[in-house]
Amino acid sequence: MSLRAALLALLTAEPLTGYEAAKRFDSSVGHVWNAPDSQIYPELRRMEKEGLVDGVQVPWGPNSTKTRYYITEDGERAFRDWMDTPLDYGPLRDAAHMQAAYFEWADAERTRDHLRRHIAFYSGMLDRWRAAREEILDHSQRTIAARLEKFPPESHERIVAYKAFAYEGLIARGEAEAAWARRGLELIDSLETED
Amino acid sequence: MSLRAALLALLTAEPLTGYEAAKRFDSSVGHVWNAPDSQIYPELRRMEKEGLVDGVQVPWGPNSTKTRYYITEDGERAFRDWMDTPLDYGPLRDAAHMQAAYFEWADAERTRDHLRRHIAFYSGMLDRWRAAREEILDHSQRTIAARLEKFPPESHERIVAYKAFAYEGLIARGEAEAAWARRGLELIDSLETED
DNA sequence: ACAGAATAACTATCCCCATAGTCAATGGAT
DNA sequence: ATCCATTGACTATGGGGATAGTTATTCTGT
Repeated sequence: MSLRAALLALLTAEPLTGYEAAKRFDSSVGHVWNAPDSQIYPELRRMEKEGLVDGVQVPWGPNSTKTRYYITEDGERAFRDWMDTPLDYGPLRDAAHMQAAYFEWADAERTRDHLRRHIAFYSGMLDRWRAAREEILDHSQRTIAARLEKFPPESHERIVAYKAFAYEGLIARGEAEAAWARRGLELIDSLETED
Repeated sequence: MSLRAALLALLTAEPLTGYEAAKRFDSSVGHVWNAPDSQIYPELRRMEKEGLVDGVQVPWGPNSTKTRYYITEDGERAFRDWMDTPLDYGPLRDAAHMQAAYFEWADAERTRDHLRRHIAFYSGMLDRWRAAREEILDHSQRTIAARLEKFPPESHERIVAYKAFAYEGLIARGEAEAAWARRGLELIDSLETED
């Protein structure tokens, strides 16, 4: 149901076509919940069938159309319901930490590579998350701009603050991951320099 | 393939039946890669078919048997291969941070509940991870004890250190999550005390 | 002697998601 | 005029995992 929630979240800011929604997943919600377009198109259809969104056909080319989806009142209610519902925290699944737990089975230089990749991955993500946070704070991000236009000025502070807050969580976690991997590189040096 | 790696990792310490493997998932590898028994039994079968493990029938009751799985040389090779292979870091999927990003849509008291649950969840996990780390360090955990018996004393330091290191990563992340949620509670207080 | 908990080994089903395509229209460059 | 990148909208297939069963055996306490 999280994909659905992500789509509803996007549609509370502005109506979107499937393609546009898929693009937003690369820039906004996608930072916390990613999904390929092959998942998005059928999900929007299902949501339309259930009355959460309205699909409006708009012309596209001379003999073709595309569908633009508008959130309905039922859709907003469903989103609010999801927002009010506590998440259930499923079991962890973390291949990187699993692999690290058995580093004695791997070649030392490979383990260093793994950790360097870990650092590189989170460094890259940190750049994106920090940039995204900035774009939220200065309202330059597309979705947030549309959202702020739709809602009264007195709500703007909260809207922006919560999104920045979410990114801050990602950033804190990413920093923790990178720091951990850096400590790992030191650990490997101390354990694997046989002499 | 990570489930398979987790099973191979367990079996490098000692032979196990499907049931025993499932139990181990609750205490050892399960902290980084959880799986229900309904996934474990068929996976062990598949691994047997591929020659990664040997399934030995042992009597169970008067007219029944159970299968105990022993890792084969091919299995160890497969595990080493996995250990040498860099992971690919898929897209993020984090419902808690997604929900936090849209807190303005929820009731303020509910958002506090969500964050309190977040803290409670990670507090509980932190307890388990810290305890598990201690049991690794003092060799009291079942799987680590079996593993240390199987491998020469000069390797013990590394075996223990890497597992402790993995848990330290989980702990650091858990602490970051709890701290983030605590900051969130403060943020809500500052935003939602309208006056 | 018996109950109930724990041990043991499965199966079935559905959903989510990943991967990898197909087919069509548009806009800009050469 | 046509080529190509981009926009746009899909479909097909398979695997992994969640949930929820079923059936049988052994052990422990009373």
